[in-house]
Amino acid sequence: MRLTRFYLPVLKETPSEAQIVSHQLMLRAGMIRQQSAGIYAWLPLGFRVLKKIEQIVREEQDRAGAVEMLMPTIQPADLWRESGRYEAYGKEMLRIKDRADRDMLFGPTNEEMITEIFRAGVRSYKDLPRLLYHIQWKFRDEVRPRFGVMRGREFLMKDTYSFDADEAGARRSYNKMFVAYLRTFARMGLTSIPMRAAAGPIGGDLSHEFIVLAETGESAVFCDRKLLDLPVPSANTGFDGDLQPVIDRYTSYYAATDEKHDVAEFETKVAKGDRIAARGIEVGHIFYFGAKYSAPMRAMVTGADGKDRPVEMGSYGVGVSRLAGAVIEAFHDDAGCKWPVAVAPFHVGLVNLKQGDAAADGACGKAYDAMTASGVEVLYDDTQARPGEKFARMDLIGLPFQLIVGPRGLEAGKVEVKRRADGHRDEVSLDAAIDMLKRDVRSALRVA
RNA sequence: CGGAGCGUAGCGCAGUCUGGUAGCGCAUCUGCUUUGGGAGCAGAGGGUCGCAGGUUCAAAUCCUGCCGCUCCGACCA
Repeated sequence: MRLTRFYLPVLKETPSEAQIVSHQLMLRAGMIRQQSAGIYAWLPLGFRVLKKIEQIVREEQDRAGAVEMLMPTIQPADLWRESGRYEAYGKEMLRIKDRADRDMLFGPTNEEMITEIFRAGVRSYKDLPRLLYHIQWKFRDEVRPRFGVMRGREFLMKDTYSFDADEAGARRSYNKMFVAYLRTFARMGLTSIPMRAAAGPIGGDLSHEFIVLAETGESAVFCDRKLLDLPVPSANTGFDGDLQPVIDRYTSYYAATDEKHDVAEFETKVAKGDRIAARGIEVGHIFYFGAKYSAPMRAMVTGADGKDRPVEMGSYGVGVSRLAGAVIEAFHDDAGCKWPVAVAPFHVGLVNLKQGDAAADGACGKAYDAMTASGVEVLYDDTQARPGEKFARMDLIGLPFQLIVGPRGLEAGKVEVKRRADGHRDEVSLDAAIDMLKRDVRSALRVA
C-alpha cells in the first residue's frame, strides 16, 4: 500500500479524552475515531489490525473443531422472554422497536438465539457434540464506557456455543476452548492466564477468565508466577483426544480474579516469591452452564435410553476489538506502537528518504514490488514529507520492520533495516534487505 | 446510577470571573528555499464559540432549559 493512497490521519498531539496508552495511540496512529461514547469507527489502519486478530481467532476456533456461522445483530425480544433474560438484563440491553411496534434488541450476546437455532435442527444425542461460533458486533449499553476499544459499548466479539449430551461431554468441549484460547492469545504475542472467575449474568458454575497482565487492566488479579512459564499447547494438539491433563496442569496453580480471590489459599498454595498481585485485561471468558438456557427454552435431545433431556451447553467469548487495545498495552514505547508481526497492520514500513530522487524511487519501487509479490505486506511512505516526519510516523504506527532507503546510502550500496521491537538496525545491500525481510516476516508468521 | 468537570478552527488550548472587532500553537493551502530523525521564510484559508430560549444598545462571556463528552465510584467480553 502506498501511503499517498491510504487514509492515515495521524495526530501529533494526544486527544484529551484518552486516558490510557492504547487509546491514545489508537487515536494518534489513525486507527480509530470515536463517533459516540464507546462507539468507534475503525479507520483503515485499525481495521487491518482488527481483521488480523479476527483471523487468528477464527483459525484457532476451526482448529479446535468449532464451526463458523453468523447470527444477526438485531434480535426479537420474544426469544429473550423465553429465557427470562429480557427482564433480567437491565439497562445494558439496547432495546428497540421496529415499525410494527415489535420489541427488538441489539444483541449483547447470543445464548438465546443459538439455543433457538440449535433446537430447531437437533433431536438426537447422535448429533452431538457440536461447537458453533460467530464473530459479530455486540452492543452493551455500559454505564460507563472508557479506555477506547477496551470498554466500548459496541464491540466485536467471537462467541462460541457448545452442545453436548452430558456433563462429561460438556467438559470436553470446555477443555477444547480452554486450549484454543491459550493458543489464540499466544499467537498474538500475549501471555494469557486462565483464572477462576465468577460466572456473572450468563450463569453456570464452571468458568475461567483469560487475563493478560497489564498495569492498566480493569481487573485485580492474583496468581502464581509459574503460570507465566507454562508451555502453550502446540498446533498439532489432538483436540479430539483427552485435553484434561493440559487443563489440570494450568489449573493446578493458583490464579483468581478478585471476585474469586481467597487470600488464605493464595498464601498457603503459592510461595512468597511467586505471588503475583497485579492488574489484568480480560480478553476471553469461558462458561459451562449446563441446562440454564436449554431447559427453559426446551432445547431437548433424545438420549441412547430413549429419554429426552435438555442439551448441556457452554459459551466462550473472545473480545476481538478489545484485543487490539490489549496488544498495544502489551507492546508500545514512548514513540508509539510496537506490533507483533502476527497482528501488525502491515509487516514492513518502506521509507523513501528522498521521494523524487531517481535512485531512491527506483530502489523503493523494486523493494516494494519484490516484497509485495512474496506476500509481505508493505506500507510504502511515498509522500514528500521530510525524513524526520516519516520516521516519527513509522514509529508511531509501529510496524515491526522498517526498510529505509535514501540516495546517500544507495551511493554506498546500502539500505537500512530497522526492527521496531528492539530498535536493532542493519545496513545491507538492497537485495540482502529484501531477502532478510521476506525471511524474517515468514518465520515470524509460522504457527507453532 | 451517584459525585465532579468540560463543550471556542482538524488536534491541543487561551479568552468567560469584570459583556464591547474571536485569538494562539500545531495541522492545512500557495510560493520560494530545503530533504539521513517531527525544516526555514513569506503569504493564505478555515469558527453561526454544543443547541434553544431569555436579559441587554451589545452575549463565547450573564440567566434558564436541553444535548453531548470526559473523569472518580458501584457493574461488565
